[in-house]
Amino acid sequence: MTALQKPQTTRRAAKAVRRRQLIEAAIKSIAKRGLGDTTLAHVSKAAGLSQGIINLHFTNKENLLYETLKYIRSEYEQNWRSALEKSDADPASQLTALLKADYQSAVADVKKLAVWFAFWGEAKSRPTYKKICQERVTDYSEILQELIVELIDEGGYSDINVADLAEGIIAMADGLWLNILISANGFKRSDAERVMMQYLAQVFPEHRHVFL
Amino acid sequence: MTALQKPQTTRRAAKAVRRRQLIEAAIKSIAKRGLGDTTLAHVSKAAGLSQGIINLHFTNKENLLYETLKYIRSEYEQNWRSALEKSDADPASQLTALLKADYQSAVADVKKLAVWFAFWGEAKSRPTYKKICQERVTDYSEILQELIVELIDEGGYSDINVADLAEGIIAMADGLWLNILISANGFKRSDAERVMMQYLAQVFPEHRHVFL
DNA sequence: AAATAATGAATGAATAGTTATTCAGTAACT
DNA sequence: AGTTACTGAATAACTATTCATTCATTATTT
Repeated sequence: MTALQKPQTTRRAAKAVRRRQLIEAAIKSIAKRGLGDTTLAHVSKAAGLSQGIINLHFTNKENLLYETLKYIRSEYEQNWRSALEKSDADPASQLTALLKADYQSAVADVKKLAVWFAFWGEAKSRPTYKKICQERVTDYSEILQELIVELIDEGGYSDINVADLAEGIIAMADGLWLNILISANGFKRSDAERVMMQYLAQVFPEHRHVFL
Repeated sequence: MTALQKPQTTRRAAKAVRRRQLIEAAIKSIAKRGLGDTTLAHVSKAAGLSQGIINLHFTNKENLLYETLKYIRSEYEQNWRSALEKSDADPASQLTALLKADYQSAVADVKKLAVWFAFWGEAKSRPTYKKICQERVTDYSEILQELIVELIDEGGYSDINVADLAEGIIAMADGLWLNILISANGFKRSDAERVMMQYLAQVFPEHRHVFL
């Protein structure tokens, strides 16, 4: 909307820009040192800024971390929504797009995954974190179930419990993230995608050609 | 200052017993407060012991946490090995036993799950943690693959990539743990088990009756 | 157009609070 | 008496937060 932009000076960057800069520094630090060893000094230094800067923009550390979690959650959602838009409209293609989105570089990058797991590890004791973590999958799950229903209709499949299958798919998707994060034998995003597609092909054999 | 002394049996516990007591207090604290907010004061107090006790038995905090991780890893392995022993010898029953073991109360209890996720969150930045997390699944994965091979043989299944299927199953197993830990709608161990069994029934339809 | 005031962004040294670790001392057991 | 197990106050290091101050930009006045 606004035409006039005056960055460069570093000091006069717009608030939103600075906040994002700090959030990204936080992500880096969490991936590098873990959530427990991430200090405000580390984050502000990584951002090339001064000691007090985080309190200025986020009031306190807790809030920076909270906003960081919200940031990757929002990024995650945007990613799969845009993948759905770009894909063909038939349910099998939509399903493929939705699940492959989880392994695109923007969201399944090791730094981001480290952040997700860090917050999952704290979620039990922090209701605020827990809520965001739950919200990550609400819309995703709903759409996934709709697609499964359409696919069952199209392929005449039987013996499928939609809700359970959706839970299973999402569980596998998350578990594959863990594998990317931790695996000893260089498990990559492309490997995760392949495993997931094989699963879908097994559950929906009539649509095998779309998945593989 | 010197108050009434507690019974001798408390103080003179064998080293191994005291260590386990402290590890269990650590698990409790991690589940309650998260790894980041777990302090030595909290853990020793939860164990009903004094401030310096952890340094006495584990040298330092880092080591206590490391031993805690090794403890739940070992417990995890014992649990599935003993489940295999108790089960029938045919591959489908063995597979069922192996996977259901992941949702038995001893290992899939929310406190233990919180600990796993806490360490997974730190694994990227701590090679020592990472190694233990990897080791959790090495033997498990090997046996799982053997069972899959036997089952394919028995049921005459085709189009199954053994290694990929094993990765997928393990991923789903871990992802269901996350669901137990975090889910908004009270997802329980029994739900996880059901979802997993439905998956197996879909992949190995000839053995459906064993899984469901 | 120049001078001056006001504003908002950022700094970084100082503070207050927390926490891991040490160790001199105490108690129990052999 | 000698040894082992434990205690808990003291210490030293670390870290989140504050705030007086600096500095560039924008607004207002001359």
